[in-house]
Amino acid sequence: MIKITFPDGNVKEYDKGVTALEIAQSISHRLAEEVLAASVNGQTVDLARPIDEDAELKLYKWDDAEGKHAFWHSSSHLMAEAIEALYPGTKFGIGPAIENGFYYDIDLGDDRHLTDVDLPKIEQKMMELARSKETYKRSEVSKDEALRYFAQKGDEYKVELITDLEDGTISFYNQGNFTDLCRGPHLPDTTQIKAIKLLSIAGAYWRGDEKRKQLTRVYGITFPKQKMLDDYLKMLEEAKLRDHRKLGRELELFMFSQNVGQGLPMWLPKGAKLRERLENFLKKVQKEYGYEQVLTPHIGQKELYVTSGHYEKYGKDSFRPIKTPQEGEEFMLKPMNCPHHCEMYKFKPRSYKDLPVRYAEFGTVYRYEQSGELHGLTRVRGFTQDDAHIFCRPDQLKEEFIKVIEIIFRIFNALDFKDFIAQVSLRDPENKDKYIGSDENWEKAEAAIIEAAAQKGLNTVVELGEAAFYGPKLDFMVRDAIGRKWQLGTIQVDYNLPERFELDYTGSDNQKHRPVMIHRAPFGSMERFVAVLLEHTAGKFPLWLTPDQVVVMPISEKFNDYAKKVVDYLNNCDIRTLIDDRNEKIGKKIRDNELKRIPYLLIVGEKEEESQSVSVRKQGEGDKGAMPMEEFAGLIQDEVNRQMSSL
RNA sequence: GCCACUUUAGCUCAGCGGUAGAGCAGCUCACUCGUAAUGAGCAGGUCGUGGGUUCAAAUCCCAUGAGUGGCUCCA
Repeated sequence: MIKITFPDGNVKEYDKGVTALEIAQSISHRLAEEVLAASVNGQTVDLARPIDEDAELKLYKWDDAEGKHAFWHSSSHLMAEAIEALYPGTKFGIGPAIENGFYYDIDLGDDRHLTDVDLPKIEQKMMELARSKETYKRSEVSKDEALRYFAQKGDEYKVELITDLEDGTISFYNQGNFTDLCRGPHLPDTTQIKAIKLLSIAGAYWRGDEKRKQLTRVYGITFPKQKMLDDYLKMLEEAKLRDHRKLGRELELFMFSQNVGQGLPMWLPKGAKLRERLENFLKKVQKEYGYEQVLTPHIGQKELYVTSGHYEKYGKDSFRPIKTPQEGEEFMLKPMNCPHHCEMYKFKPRSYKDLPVRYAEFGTVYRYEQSGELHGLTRVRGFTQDDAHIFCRPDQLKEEFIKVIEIIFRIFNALDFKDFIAQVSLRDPENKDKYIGSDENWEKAEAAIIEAAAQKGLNTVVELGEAAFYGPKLDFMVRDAIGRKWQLGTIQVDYNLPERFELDYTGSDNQKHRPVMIHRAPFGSMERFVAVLLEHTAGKFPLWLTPDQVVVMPISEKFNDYAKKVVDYLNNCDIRTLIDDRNEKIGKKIRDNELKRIPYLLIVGEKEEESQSVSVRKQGEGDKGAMPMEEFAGLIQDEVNRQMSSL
C-alpha cells in the first residue's frame, strides 16, 4: 500500500501502482470524467501513469492550466494522426499546446501544400479518430531506438530533435497508428475531445530560424464540450468588433493610403484631436516631473547614426540614406530621437548640480519594418514616440526610475488600464560579453530597476537575457482585443550612448564623469497606444479625451440656425461640439454608430429656441431634460474638470 | 522578407468565362418624426494595377501594389 496526500492535506491509502485516474474514479465518477492530468510530487504526469510510492497528488481539470495543456497537447497529436492518415509521408516538426489551443508544424513534401479548404477535412478525420476512443500510450525508449524509428520513417525533423536529447530521458507516445516523440503528459484517451476547430495555416521556420526550411503550421483549438467551442468562437467574433482598425475607420480617426505607402498612418481631424489631447495630458504630467520639451528635426546626417552605432546595426535594413546635390552628403530619416538629444546634452558643459537633465519630445521616427509585420496602428513604419531622455548621475538612477514608473502609473490610472504585464529584462548572466558597460554598472542598474519596481508595488515578470545590449529595461505590455501582447511603455537604462557620444559632467570632485541615460516612453508610441486604447474602451473614450463630446441635433431644418447658435456658444466655452447636419431633415433617425460613442446629445427645436435652452441626453443615462445653455455648459465643464483633476 | 488567404460602389459582401449585383451609407421626394433601422425613387464601380490566354476575362494564367492571419524581426 502507498499513501496519497491530497492538496487539502487528506491522506488515503491505495495499492501500489494505482493510477491517478483510478484515484479520481475512487473519489467520484464525475471527477473521473473531468480530470485531464495530474501532478505527482510536483511533476505533471499522465493520469494513466502508475504511482509506485507515497506521493502528493493533485488532479488537474479544465480550469487548471496544466489540464488544458494536456488536453491541447493531446489534441495536437490527434491532429498529427489525422494529417498522417490523410497525407501519408508527412514529416512532423513540433506540435505543442499554446495559450489558446495548439499547433503542429508539418512538412508535406515539396509538391503538396495545405490550404484553408483542407482544414474541415482534417477536422472531420480528427473527430472520427477521437470518437474511436484511442488511448495515449507512453513508452520509454533508448536514444538509439528512437533514432532508428524516425530514421526509418524518414522524418529528419524528429531525428534532429532526438539527436539533441539525452539518452534515458526519451519517451514516445502512441495513439492509434500514430507515434510521436513527446515528453507528455497526455489524456488517457481521445474521448474527452468533443469539439474541434482548426483555425488557420501559417508558415513557420524550422526551429524559428529563417535560414532553414519553412514548415506549414496548422493552428487549432479543441474543447471538451461543443458549447465551449461555440462560446470561444463567439468571443473571437465579438473581439473583432473592437478591432482598432475597424473602430478607427468608423470613428474617422485615422486612415492609410496605398498611394502614400505601407505602414504610414494618417491622422484624420478627429484622430488628430484625440492625439493632441493625449499629448497635452502627458506634457502636463511631465512638466510636473521636471521634464523640458524640446524639438528636433526629422533627419540627421548619416554620421550621427554611425556614431550612435545604429547605422552599423540596422543601416542595411532601414530606409536608405537621402542624398543631396552635395557629393557624399547623406541624411537619414531618424529611426529614434536619442542621438539628437545626446547632441543637445553636449550643447554646454554640464555640472553634477545640473543633473538630471530631462529632455522630452513627441518625436516622429521612421523604421523600415518588414512588410509582413505591419499591422494597423500597432506596427507601422512612421510613428511618434512620446520620447524622453533623462541624463543623470549613477546615484540618481533609482530615484529617476521610480519617477518614471509613477508617470506610467498616472497614465494607466487615468485611462483605466488595469490589465498590463510589467516585464523586467536583465542580461543573460551566462553571456556577459554580449553587453556593453562594466559589471559594476550593470549590477547597479539591474538592482535599481528591481528595487524601484518593488518600491512602487509593481508585480513584475523577470526575463533573463532579454535586456538590450546597452542596458536593462522595464517594459509594460498590454493585450489587444484578441489577446495578442503589445509592448507599450518602456524604460531603458543605457550605458552605450553616453559612451559613444562622449557625454560627461563635472562632478563635485572637479573630475569628468559619464552620465547614465534613461530612455523612456510611457505610451510607447502614440499610434500603438491609441490602437490599444481603442480596443480597451471599444471606442468609448472618457469625456476629457472624446474628440467630439457633444452633438447638437436640430429636430428639423427650421431650427438649424438655433443649433448653430448653440454650437457657437459651446465652442466659445471651450466645449468641443459638433452639429449633426445629417439630421436636418424631418423624420431622419440617427443610426450612426458614432453617435453611440458621443457622451452628450443635445436636441433642439421650437421649445428650446424660445427658452434659449437645450434638451440633454447623456449616453448611458438617458434623458436629462431641458436646461438653459449656460447651465449645460457649466455641467459639462464640471464633469471634464472632475475627470482632469483626478488624472 | 517567408507561408497561406484576401482584394468588386464610401462600408459589408454576392457573382467565379457570355454586357457589373444586394444591403447599409449618400442624394431627391413624401411622412411632424425622437436615438440601430419610415416609404418611394435616383445616383455610385475601366471589379487594386500591368501583362497574357480566349471569339469573349471581375471570373483562368503570370507579374506587381495593398490588406489579413502567422513565422522571422522589432532601436
